[in-house]
Amino acid sequence: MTAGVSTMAPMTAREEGVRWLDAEEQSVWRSLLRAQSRIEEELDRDLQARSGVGLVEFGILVALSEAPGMRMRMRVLADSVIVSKSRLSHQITRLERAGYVRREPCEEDRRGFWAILTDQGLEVLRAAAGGHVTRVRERVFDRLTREQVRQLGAVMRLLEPGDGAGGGPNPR
Amino acid sequence: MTAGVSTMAPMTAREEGVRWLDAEEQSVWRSLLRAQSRIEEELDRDLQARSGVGLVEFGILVALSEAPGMRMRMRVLADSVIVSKSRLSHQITRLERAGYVRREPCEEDRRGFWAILTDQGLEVLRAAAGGHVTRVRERVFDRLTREQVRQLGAVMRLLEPGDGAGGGPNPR
DNA sequence: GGAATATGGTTTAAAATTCAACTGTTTTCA
DNA sequence: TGAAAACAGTTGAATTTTAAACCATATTCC
Repeated sequence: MTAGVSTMAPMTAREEGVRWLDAEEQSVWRSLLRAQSRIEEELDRDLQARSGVGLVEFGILVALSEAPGMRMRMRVLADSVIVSKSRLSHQITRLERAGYVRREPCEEDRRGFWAILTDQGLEVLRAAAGGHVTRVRERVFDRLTREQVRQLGAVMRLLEPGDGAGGGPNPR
Repeated sequence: MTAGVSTMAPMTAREEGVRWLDAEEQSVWRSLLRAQSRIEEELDRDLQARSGVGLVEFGILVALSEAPGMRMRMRVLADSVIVSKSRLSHQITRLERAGYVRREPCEEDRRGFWAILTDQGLEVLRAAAGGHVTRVRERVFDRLTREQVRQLGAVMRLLEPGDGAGGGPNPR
């Protein structure tokens, strides 16, 4: 989303005890931010043009399509696509309006709702998936060797887990 | 920003000639999206709490601080932090309102404007930078070996360049 | 059992982002 | 020279996202 986030002593900054990034780290960090921002933007735009839904909405449809019964509880879905519950709620409202998803109250826990993929939603997903994966391949995997893909995977798995607060109460 | 973007044949999709992702690619792709989304969110939130500006705004301040005369033309700045010119314009308006940046008309090209870092902007930047880099280190570099940092850099540099349209007219 | 608290989810308003239209300047080129 | 096209940037309305308050049901624990 951005680049050039400061990680080097900006001019005369002189806080004690800060381990500033060295030249290589600096360069890697900026590359990382730029690359991600561009990849996401391009794929989002492509997907939007191809199918009328953005990357996040597409992710929601995919998650639903893979779930048993093609349905998920809102909270689980929110965690799975990594958005706030509020945002998910809005997003589902939009997808519902488009006819791709519908809500159904949950019997077991009457506070809850299911988000359910409709036939039409599945259609859209199927129609868009092929083009999307082709784009992902062009934009990412075709540029890397098999070995680099492996390395990237190893690194990303290390970077994935959130904050150290691995067991505490779950805000969001 | 999202995870679970479909890149595997979603159920019964059967377009001819699409090279779907294999299991490893699939897993790497999802890791990548999740990791990036989390890292960015956490750093943004941290920075916001620490200094009242988000990651993108911080990036703008940094870019300015590194530019000769601590000033940049809007377009160059927009490209450098990777946002649309419209978004940058709004963003600068906000930063201006906050007193961190000011605009000045450009003499050489009278269509243009300079965005200029103010003393106060520089202050904020200095005050926030140390904490931020510490956070970046914790969240990213401290989790990787030196070798992995190198690998990550190599990969990201390959993924950075946008679309193949490397010379054509420049939309945005 | 029942009060306190936590959880699941929505909603409303405010803030940020996008999109398209628009102004004014510069460049191109016939 | 001058008309057409390109460029730099802003603006305002529409859409999306975020933040906080809120409702209802579940769970905890005395």
